[in-house]
Amino acid sequence: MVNSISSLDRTDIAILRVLQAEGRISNVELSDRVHLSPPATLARVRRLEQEGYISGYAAMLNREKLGHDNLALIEIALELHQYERITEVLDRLVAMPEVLECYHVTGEYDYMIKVSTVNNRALDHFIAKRLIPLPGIARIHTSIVLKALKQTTELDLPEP
Amino acid sequence: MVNSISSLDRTDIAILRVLQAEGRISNVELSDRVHLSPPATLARVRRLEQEGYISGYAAMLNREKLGHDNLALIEIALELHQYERITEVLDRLVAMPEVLECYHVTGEYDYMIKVSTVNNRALDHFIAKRLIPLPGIARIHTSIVLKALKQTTELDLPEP
DNA sequence: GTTGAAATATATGACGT
DNA sequence: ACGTCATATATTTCAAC
Repeated sequence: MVNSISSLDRTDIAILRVLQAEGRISNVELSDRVHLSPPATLARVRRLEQEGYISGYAAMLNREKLGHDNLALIEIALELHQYERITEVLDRLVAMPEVLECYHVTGEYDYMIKVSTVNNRALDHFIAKRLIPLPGIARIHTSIVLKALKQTTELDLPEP
Repeated sequence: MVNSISSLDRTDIAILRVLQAEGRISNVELSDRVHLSPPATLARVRRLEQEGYISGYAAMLNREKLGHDNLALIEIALELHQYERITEVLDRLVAMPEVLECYHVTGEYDYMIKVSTVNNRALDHFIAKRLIPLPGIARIHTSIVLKALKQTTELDLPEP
């Protein structure tokens, strides 16, 4: 099974669209928005959660107000290409709370991580004391984010 | 004011930590977790929302199950450096629903965007028909995400 | 900040369509 | 699969401490 979107109807997609934007909306208001009764709406939400279409709910916080003044995108090239060492390095990398995202990517580098820290000093510490010491890091390239123009988790859901 | 984290106490931080991970937790359970009464907890949550520490709540969806098989990180270098043209291009860019994130970054390129599409064909269409036609795009470099190893919005909140 | 009580809104289950 | 209704919970507000 490549995906399971075909098993969702228009109402399911409508529910997901609302919940992506307003994760804490009440069931009564949600049911109103998707033109369904509250019990029917709640049953669908529970089904979407159960079947894994909704993986969870999160409060989106204001990074700057919470002291995170620094965001960086770091490309990483790995040296050793023995599978076991790589998975160990990746396990340690994704366990770091400063690392918000980690992707295996095509191109000159192997991985791209997004790192959020309180300031440049903390980023320097992260790179020098936590990232570089990992075994098998061949090369890194850091891009500092000067400004975030858009940050959303809302997917553009296709019509069923 | 650089940031306002100093006006938050341990309980506020505890509330934010819980809500980052469980955005739809009930006020009663949240109050239990942070060892506070429900009314006091709710008053703090409302204050954190009001003052912008919490910017909103979102359901996190499963990209693959919803037919989004393709994720790409695209670096963009701009040609013209007249402020007005640039802001127009950026406005159009961030308005595109396929663009989940857009950052002004340091380095060889000027901007980095994260793009989620249903498949490679849709990504090709996005690049060829929507991105490249924007005025002033000098050069782009696309990295395809082969695997997402970590994707979270949970910030590592400092102790007050 | 807590506790307790009351009004309101919400979530959930039973039943009928 | 949905709507209506009834019930159980939760939320919200207000008091008094």
